Amino acid sequence: MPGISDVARLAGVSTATVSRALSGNGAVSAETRVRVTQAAASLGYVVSSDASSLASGRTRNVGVVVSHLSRWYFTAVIEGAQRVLLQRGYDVTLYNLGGEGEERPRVFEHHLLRGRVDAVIAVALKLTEDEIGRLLAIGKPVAGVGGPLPGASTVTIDDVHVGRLATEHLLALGHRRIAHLGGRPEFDLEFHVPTSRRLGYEAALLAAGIAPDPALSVAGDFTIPGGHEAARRLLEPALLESAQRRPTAVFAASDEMAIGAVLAARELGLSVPGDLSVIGVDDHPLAAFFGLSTVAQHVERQGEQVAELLLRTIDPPRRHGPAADDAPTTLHSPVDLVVRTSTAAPADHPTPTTRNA
Amino acid sequence: MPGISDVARLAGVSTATVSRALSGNGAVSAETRVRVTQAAASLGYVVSSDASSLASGRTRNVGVVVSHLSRWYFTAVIEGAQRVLLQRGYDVTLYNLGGEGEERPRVFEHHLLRGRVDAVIAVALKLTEDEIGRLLAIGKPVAGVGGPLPGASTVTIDDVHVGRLATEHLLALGHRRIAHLGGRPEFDLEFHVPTSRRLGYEAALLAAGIAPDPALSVAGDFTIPGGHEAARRLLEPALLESAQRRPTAVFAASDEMAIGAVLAARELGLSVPGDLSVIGVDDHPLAAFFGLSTVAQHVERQGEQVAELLLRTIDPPRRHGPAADDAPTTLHSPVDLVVRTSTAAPADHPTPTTRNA
DNA sequence: GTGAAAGCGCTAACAG
DNA sequence: CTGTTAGCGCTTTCAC
Repeated sequence: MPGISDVARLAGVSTATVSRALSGNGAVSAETRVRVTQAAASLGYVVSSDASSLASGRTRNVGVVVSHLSRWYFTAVIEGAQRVLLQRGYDVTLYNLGGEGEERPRVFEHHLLRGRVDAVIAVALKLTEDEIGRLLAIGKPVAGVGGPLPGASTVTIDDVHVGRLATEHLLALGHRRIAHLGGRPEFDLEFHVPTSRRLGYEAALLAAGIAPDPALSVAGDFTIPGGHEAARRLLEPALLESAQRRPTAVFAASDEMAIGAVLAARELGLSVPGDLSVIGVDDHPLAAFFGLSTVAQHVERQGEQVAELLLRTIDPPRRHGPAADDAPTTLHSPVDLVVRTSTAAPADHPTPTTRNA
Repeated sequence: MPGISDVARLAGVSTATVSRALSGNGAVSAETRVRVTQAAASLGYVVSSDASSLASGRTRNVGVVVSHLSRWYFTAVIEGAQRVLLQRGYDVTLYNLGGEGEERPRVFEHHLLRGRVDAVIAVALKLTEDEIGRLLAIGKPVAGVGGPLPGASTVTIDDVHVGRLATEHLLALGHRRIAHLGGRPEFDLEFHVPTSRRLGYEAALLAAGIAPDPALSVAGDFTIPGGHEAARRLLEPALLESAQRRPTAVFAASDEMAIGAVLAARELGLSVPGDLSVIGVDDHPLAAFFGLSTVAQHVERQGEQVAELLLRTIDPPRRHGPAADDAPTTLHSPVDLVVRTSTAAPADHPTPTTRNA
């Protein structure tokens, strides 16, 4: 492990110049820079991040806090964020608050405060004002993905819009009895995602002159088994009664639930989309395989976006006029309707209509 | 941000004593320890990891290198490893080599060498001798999960055994025409997992006096769509020819492929397990939902195990006699057969037989 | 554009 | 058991 002084000696300059040449901070003549760079390369010199951090106060590392890891959404965000961070020379330190344990306080009161990160990203996690406050107090910017954070910048999608978009697609196909697979109340803790999507669904129905039927709204847990179970709960009683009562379409608040619903429908002898149209949300990796129509969100992109947001404040591009303003921003990430083969006009209503009020 | 000297002043001792009291290194009288601890707590003091690392040479951080993130296996390993690491006060810095880009050399030649980690864990990634050598040369132990690493400790499962176990289960049920869904050659790069499982399958068949039929072995890519496609490729031609030729059971080298196969079978009008038994490997989170019989491996546990392995060398328990030997270990993690509802005796062979040679 | 020198905040001998 | 004293390997004024 050669040190900076080895490089300095070899290049015939001072350590200060080596530091400047290698970091790009401070002016160095072109030829000196070349000499230093070559010396460093020939020695295999890599700056010690600890020494550098200690002296400069900047770690070039950002913390990512998540509540789960083994779910598509979280890893997709992390992949996006990590990609841009790594490419800018930053490391990513991961804190998984998974287990119910005391991880959370430990992470916020110890790990994140020991100065190992320059900033933190919260993924679909509602931080308390206290948690955010403490970080901000020691000069660590905080940003989040997936919902509002008191006093921090975030990137999200408009979940009401998502619900509306999905429902309007079904209405436009001519469906009138449209069911909804949403989230359980306890699931609403994080940012009201389920509620917002349901609100959009109801708004779209209302705008089409249809009164939302509480009997058509059931709760799941956002997983495939959860969607399957919820869909059976919805469809089985309906099948026993009049065909009249049976919904002809389902809007599931996540693709995983939608996939569960498709599977449940098949089991009950209903063809999709012949007897039942199903639409989800996310554009999950499995959506295409199941031919699922969905409201796509671009999760990796969202990860890239938070990272960019954060970098703008901790690592502003060189030669910048007014400092990037520190006011919390909210960035709305786009969503778009992807129509595949799980949605079609209802059997008794072959001609798609445009929406009517 | 109070510093160690603030704590020292408040507790009426020297900074050295504070360091000793808080880190547990070096003897401190019980009452001094209490005073220091209280002083630290009342000030909200947290040691600066950079300063501490610089002075001590230990970072209390381990790097985890993965080739993907958005796959169940990888995140499960990370969750397990992170849990034990965090609980021992370690941070986890994640390096995702995902994209084809130049991430890999950058990570190995720069990020991992800048002294931010005490050790590195490779998850289902084959490191070159050079990559491992460089890390070892600067005193960073390396350990891996999912396959042998030249010169490093690892935890794995016995994949030949896995293949044998699954196949023996099908044989014991009375199946004779047993197909295999394995991996494409290019998939074999990482540790020969697909090949080993197939070898176990063939060994079991041979032991039962059955010659493996190349036509019954098809390749997939370890995903649900991949398994689905492979299963169709296997079953469709067979269905067109004599029922004789059709396999009565399938051993898929991963649960995801097995799920794809179950779905494909249903589409082709075959009932599982009535017409076709299917068994996978992993005990994937969706396995139970699909009633999939499988050879379970305990992935999170494997993550815990590598972490423990590594900690033993970088953070040996206090009062230890001979230092933990540094010779690379290979730890075989157990697997076990989980029988659910996707496997049963073949239709024409109602009585399960015991294996016969 | 470059060098000298003073730390960054802690830990680890070494005395006592 | 505790204090003193050197650094750990860089970055950054401040002069030149």
